[in-house]
Amino acid sequence: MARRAGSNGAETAEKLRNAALELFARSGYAAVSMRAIAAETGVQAGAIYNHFPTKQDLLNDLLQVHMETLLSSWEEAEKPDLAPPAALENFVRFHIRYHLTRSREVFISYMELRSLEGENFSAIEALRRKYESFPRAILEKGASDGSFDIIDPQVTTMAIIAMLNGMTTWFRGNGRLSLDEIEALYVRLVARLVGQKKED
Amino acid sequence: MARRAGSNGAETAEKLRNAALELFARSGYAAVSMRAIAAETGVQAGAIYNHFPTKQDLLNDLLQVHMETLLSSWEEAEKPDLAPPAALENFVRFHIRYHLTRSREVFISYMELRSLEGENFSAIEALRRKYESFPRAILEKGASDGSFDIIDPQVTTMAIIAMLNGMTTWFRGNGRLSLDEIEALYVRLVARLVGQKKED
DNA sequence: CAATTAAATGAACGTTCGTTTATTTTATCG
DNA sequence: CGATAAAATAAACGAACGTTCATTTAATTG
Repeated sequence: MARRAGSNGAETAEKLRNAALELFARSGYAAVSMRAIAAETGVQAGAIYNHFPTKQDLLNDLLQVHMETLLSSWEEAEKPDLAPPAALENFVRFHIRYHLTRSREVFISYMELRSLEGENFSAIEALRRKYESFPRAILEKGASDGSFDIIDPQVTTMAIIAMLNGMTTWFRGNGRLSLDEIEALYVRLVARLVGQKKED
Repeated sequence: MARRAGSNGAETAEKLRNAALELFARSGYAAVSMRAIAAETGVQAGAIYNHFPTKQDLLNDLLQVHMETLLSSWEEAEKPDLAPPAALENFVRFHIRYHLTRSREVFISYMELRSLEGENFSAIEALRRKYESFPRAILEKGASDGSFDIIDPQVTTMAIIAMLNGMTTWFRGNGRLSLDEIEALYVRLVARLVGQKKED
C-alpha cells in the first residue's frame, strides 16, 4: 500500500486538524498520541508528517488559526460607532455565539496554551491579550462618558470574560435554555457588572 | 543503596503529594512522568509505589483530599443564620481566600478532572456539585425573600463561580491589588450580579 | 537483640511514544 | 505520456513511559 486513490493533501490536512481538535479537546494534548490522531483520520501515523512537521506544530497550527479567526471575526462584527452600552451588548453576543459554536477550539486554547513551547506560547498569549483589550476599551469608554459605573475596568473585564467562557463548560444545546435565551441573559448580567443605568 | 537513614513513610508520601501537585498544575497530569515526580521528591520512581498504587491513584488522592477539605472548610466558615446578602458576601470572601491560597489544587481540580477514570471522576464531580449547591441555595433564599433580584439562579450561580475561579488565572500576589482589595472588589461585583439593593 | 516490617534502590519489563526512513502508488504537469 | 512531485504505507528507531521485582538497608517490635 502507498498513496491511496483520490487522496488529496489539503483534504487530509483538514481531516487531521479536525481529528486533533476533537481529541485534544477530549483528552488533552499530552494524552493524545499521533497514532490516535491518525486512526481517527483513517491514515497511518507516518502520514501526518506529510502535513505537519511535529505534534507541537499541529497544536500550534490549531491555536494560531483559532485566535486569528477570532480576532478577524470580531473586527467584522465590531461596530465602532456604537455607544458603550450597545457596543458592549454587541461584544457579549458576538463572544457567546462565536465561542459556543467553537467550544473545542476555545477549550484547548485555554487548556493547552501551556503545552505550547517558547515563542509559540508567547504568540498565542499576545493574541489573547489583544482580544481582551476590545472589551476593556469599551468599558473604559463607557466609564469616562458616564454610561457605565465601573468598579475597576481591568478586573471587570477579566470577570466578564471568565463569566462568558465559563458558560462553555456547562452549556449544552439541548438544555433548559436556548442559545438566544442564554445570550439575552448574559447581556443583562454583564450590564449589571458594569453598572449600566436603565436596563430592565 | 536501599532505605535511607531517617526516612519516614508519612513524610515521603506528603513530599510526593506536594511534588505531584506542583508538577500536575504546571504541566498537566498526562505530561508528568512518575520519574519526574520522584526526582522532584528526591527519590527513585519505584519508591512511589510504596505509597500510591498507581499514578491515577495519586491524582485521585490529590483531588479527593482537595474537595473534601474545601467542603469541610466551608462548613466551618458557613454562618447559617446570616441574611442572604451577608451570607453571599461570606461565601465570596471564603471562596476567594480559600482558592487563592490553594491555586494549584483548584487548577488541577478543574483541568484534570477529565484525567480521572470511571468512579473516581464521578465522585469528584459529585463533590463539586455539592459545593456549587451552597451559593445556589443562598441565591434562591435571597430571591424568595426579596433581598436579591436574580435573573436566573442557576445561571447566575455558575456565572459567579466562573468569575471567581477566573481570578486564579491572573491574580498574582505582587500585582496592583492586594488580596483584601480584590476580595472587596469581587464582593461588590457579585452583589451587582444578584441585583442586591443598596450596596455602594 | 533477633525477627520482622517498612522504605528505599536500581535494574528490568513490556508498551507506547514521536519521529524517520525506504518504498510504493497516485496525481500533476511540461 | 513520461518525468516528477505528492501522499500514503509499513516497518523500524531510540527514548521514555508506568510498573514490577529482587535486593538492601533502616526502623520497629516481641
